[in-house]
Amino acid sequence: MSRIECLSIRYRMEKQKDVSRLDAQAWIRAGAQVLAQSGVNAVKVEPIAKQLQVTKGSFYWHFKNRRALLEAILHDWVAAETDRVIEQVESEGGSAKEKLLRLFELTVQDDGQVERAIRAWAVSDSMPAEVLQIVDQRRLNYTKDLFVAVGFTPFEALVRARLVYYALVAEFMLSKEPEKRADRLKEMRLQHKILTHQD
Amino acid sequence: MSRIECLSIRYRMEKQKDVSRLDAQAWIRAGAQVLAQSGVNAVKVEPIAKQLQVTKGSFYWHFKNRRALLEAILHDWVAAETDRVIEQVESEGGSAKEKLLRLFELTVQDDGQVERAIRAWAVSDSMPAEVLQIVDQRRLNYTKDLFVAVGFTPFEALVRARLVYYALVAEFMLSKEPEKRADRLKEMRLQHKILTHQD
DNA sequence: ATCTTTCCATACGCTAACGTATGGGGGCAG
DNA sequence: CTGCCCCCATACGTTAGCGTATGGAAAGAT
Repeated sequence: MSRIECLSIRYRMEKQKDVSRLDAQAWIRAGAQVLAQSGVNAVKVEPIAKQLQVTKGSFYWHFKNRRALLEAILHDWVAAETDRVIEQVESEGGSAKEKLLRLFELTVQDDGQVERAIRAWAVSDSMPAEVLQIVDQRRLNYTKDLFVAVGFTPFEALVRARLVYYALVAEFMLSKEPEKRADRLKEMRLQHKILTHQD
Repeated sequence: MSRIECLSIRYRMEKQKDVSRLDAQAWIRAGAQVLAQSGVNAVKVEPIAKQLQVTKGSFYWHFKNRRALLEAILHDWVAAETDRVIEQVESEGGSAKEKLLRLFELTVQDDGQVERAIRAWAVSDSMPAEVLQIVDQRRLNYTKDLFVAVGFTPFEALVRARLVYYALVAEFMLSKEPEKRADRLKEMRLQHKILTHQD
């Protein structure tokens, strides 16, 4: 009996960086993955524990409760995703027009799985809703500022920023055939001369 | 004892049309209301039963299970909401341009509570997702046809239809200050001369 | 080498919700 | 009046998931 128990070695054939113990970040990554694939109400402690080859004893050491994990996932996403694109656009410099084109390119890179899940989550929870509100505001403002720098009036710039951002969000939500997403958005921008002064 | 039991009369001081018994439609209405206010994962049998002043014994007589109620709610919404606007636009006749203007007016009437909840639901459930796909396709096609009737080429019409529909969907999803929604959308349409032939 | 801290396993209690089984009341036909 | 059928109440059984309590192993500290 005791000899058998001595054989109870923990096997971890997963692609973990550390074979032994987990940190909070591992839970956040796993949770974000589940969130992206199955929505927020599928982010549950025990199923994720099983996936990570541990028990929830681990979870409740790293986190106060389930909601704390969700908040951590959300804040991680905000920190990683909101400013990432903006910084990447700004880092390479160039004219405002070039920056806008780079912005359009980068925004369609992400398939938007996580963002779509978070938006769905925000429909029935004020916590992510408030966060998303800020994120949207920040992105819209940045886009508007670029349009202003191109030479549009603040009002024209605001309307144009809304146009491109709304189209992007709707593409993420409807999201049939994401391969053609970039094409559809580009068609729209060209057709309506989004980067050209009218009159 | 038996005398006390004789006093077990059911009081219903709710605003029900019929004081006595419920039909499936009552459950669907109540479920849709919960769906609109709290999302799909709040649509649960026993809480709704309590709200309707009955027990779930009633529910499981009218419906096979919870999913059947959700499907009924969804199909009710599709039947009532998808074609309602289209029929209302068509019924009054007029030129294609007038129809488009009426369409823009009517679409911002609804506050979109139910639609937003259904879109959130569709993110993590293929059943409503497939229904929404059809609804979106139908709406987009109708809008495109109107733009064609106005005189745009099929391609131009498609792009314009996407523009206005994407903007509407995004407004519903972001949905801060829905009072100004109509204004923002109108600004966009005017600014980009959505009803005017360019060049 | 012991001691302490860190991290996790196990076991438990608890609740909300699903779905079922069964009985009963109340109207309606005959 | 009697039986029947429609609609609902009640009572169970069951499951999944949350959160807690406690012991214990492994690694680092002194």
